[in-house]
Amino acid sequence: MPELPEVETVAKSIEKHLIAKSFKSIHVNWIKTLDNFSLSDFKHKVKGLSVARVYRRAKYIIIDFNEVLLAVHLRMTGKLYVVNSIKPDQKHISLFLKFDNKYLIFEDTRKFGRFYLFDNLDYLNNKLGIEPLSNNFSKEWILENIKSKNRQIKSLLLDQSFICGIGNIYADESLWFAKIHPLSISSAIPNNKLIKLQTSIVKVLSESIKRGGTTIRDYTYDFSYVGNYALNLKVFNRSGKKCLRCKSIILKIKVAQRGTHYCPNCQTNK
DNA sequence: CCATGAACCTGGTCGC
DNA sequence: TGCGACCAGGTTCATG
Repeated sequence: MPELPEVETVAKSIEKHLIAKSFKSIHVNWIKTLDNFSLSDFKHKVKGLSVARVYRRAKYIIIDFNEVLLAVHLRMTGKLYVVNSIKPDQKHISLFLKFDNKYLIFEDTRKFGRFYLFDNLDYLNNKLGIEPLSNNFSKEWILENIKSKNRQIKSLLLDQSFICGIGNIYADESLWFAKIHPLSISSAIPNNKLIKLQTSIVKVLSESIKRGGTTIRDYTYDFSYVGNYALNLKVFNRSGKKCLRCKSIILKIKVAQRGTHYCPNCQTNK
């Protein structure tokens, strides 16, 4: 589910509730949600600490206490939100944290989501690639780094150790804007298309953040708020429909085991 | 270095 | 209505 824009939206929406607060307790229904720490670790290292900042790094939501941090990955179906009271019969609550008289809820139907406890960002920084919305993500960076790989371009865009934050939706959208076939070998893509790809990625991600992310299933981030970038999608989930540029029929194939949507007429250089 | 397939989970949809 | 097959916004690990 969530890619960079959705994670950014979630981080922003919970930040205002959590700043300067401290968690009093944790209640875990699905123990695997705690990836690299235990209930005892939480009690000794996190409980009582004041939240300094909440932000996004790649697809992780970081709750930063200065001396330690909690990193939350939503994976496919995770939802993180604040409520005033718990509904006892609510399904799919993997865990919740209590603070003040409120609760930070982690709801996750497919149970893939994970919480991590780190001393600092070193571990994540070492394994994650460039942030596509940072200044370092330039045309020069794209040309140098994509040319140096021999990978199917869509697969490369999904590789979090290369560029982080792009997922299945925005990979397809970015490639459509840049007119690149998703199976193109990265080293063989012409420079002008790679330059276009750089601007497309930045445009697609930042526009989605403005709109609060994409909603394909019903997905709410902050009480009643619903992202509406889905209304803006050009190829994703549009197989069988006409390309909005050339009227050809959008096709759906598998690339890197992911459903991949593209226009066979205007996305070329396979 | 790179591609593929399985695993981790639950629920929705589609065809018969 | 029921049932099986397949699909889903992500990541990791094993294998060739």
